[in-house]
Amino acid sequence: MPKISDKQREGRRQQILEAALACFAEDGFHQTGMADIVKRSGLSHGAVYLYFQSKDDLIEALADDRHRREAVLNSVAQGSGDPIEGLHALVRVYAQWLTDPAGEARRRVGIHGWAEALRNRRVRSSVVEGIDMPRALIVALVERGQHDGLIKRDLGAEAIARMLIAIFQGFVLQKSWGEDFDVAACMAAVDGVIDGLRTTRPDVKRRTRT
Amino acid sequence: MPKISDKQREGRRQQILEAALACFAEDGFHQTGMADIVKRSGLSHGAVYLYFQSKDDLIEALADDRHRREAVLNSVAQGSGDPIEGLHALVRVYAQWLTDPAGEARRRVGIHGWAEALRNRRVRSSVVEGIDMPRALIVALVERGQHDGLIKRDLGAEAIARMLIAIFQGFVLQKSWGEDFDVAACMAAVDGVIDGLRTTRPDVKRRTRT
DNA sequence: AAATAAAAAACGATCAGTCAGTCATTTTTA
DNA sequence: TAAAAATGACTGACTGATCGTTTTTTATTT
Repeated sequence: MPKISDKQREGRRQQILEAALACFAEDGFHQTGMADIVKRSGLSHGAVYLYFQSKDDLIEALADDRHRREAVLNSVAQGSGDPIEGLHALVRVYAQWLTDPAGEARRRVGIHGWAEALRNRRVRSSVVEGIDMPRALIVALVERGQHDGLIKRDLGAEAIARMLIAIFQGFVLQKSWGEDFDVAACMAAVDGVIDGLRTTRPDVKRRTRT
Repeated sequence: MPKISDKQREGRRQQILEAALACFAEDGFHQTGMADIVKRSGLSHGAVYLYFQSKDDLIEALADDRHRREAVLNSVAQGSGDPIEGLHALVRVYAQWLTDPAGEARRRVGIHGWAEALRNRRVRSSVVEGIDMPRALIVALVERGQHDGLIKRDLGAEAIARMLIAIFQGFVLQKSWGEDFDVAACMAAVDGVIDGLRTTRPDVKRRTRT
């Protein structure tokens, strides 16, 4: 006989998570106090601990970003046909995610999570698994392209995948620090690199970024 | 009339810095206590505060890595001639730095520094300036290559530089988390990308990594 | 003895987390 | 249906521990 509905309960949970996200994005995990989260959520200490066992629980809950993974999946679902085009579609998704102002807090928390992953095994698992999915996706695309003779065979698909992921990670860092990071230009460079993976043909249509 | 020589003083300083580096690499800046550093250094609380005014002082002193910047400078000093070859030389330097087991602590502290840069202005300045130097270097190389007709002109030199730096940053992350990160293969992929920047010619000697 | 380096002790502040108690709502009883 | 009892949701003052830093004391060298 619950006193509030499941929907209300989930709402409270999100209320706390949003407060924690904002705090963590501002000051990092360990410089954010529970008092900060409590104040921002508008609830009390005790109430927060009804929904999350500990501060580490909150950290783990926020270290992972399910939304982004789903977006990646959708992007490949629609991107059928040419593997190279699939890679471009992926770039497009990440470019959008990188540009979205509403996602800045998530990006910042993500960076803090990368550091936290060095010392927290559960956070590390979450982070590594988070990049495993797009990695497998890229590997599959590249291997298919190589099999079909569309992509050069002299580079490992795994290495290419890790490199593309590294690019996005580095871009997140640079964008989060820098005042003058030109997302469009950098994404165009990535598109250029992807086109460079093509087996050399007489006339290759070169993509241009919108 | 000092009781210990300047050499001894500098030795003590390094002793503390090394202890702090090891601690920060293990647990991050804010999860490391001064007591940890004191214990590891073999000194006392008071002694440490004779050499550093505060914990933040230690963080700032370690957030930057002068050694690496010097290595980058040297690499380009020796790499004259072909700009593309200069980029490959840069890749070689970073590959070595990424592989060196003795540098693992520095890499880990570097990652913590990337997160800290989000909320600490001085650390951010240090980090951003740290990448500004290699960035300017790559930009200069690429622009020279483009001017000489060796490198394609359809991509911005700035964007290419940021992309290459992003690759290295991402590799540092992935290597520090992962158990199965193939440095050689990934560096080969970077070499492949760099070769892809070349203006298309009939026969291009393709590099192979040692 | 004078000076300085280092060690030891102690400082107030802040931390994550707890728990006895209040309030509001629901269920039971009459 | 109305009062009583029960329970869930929530509060906030409080705890012991730990934080970075300062002050005091001891040891060592000139």
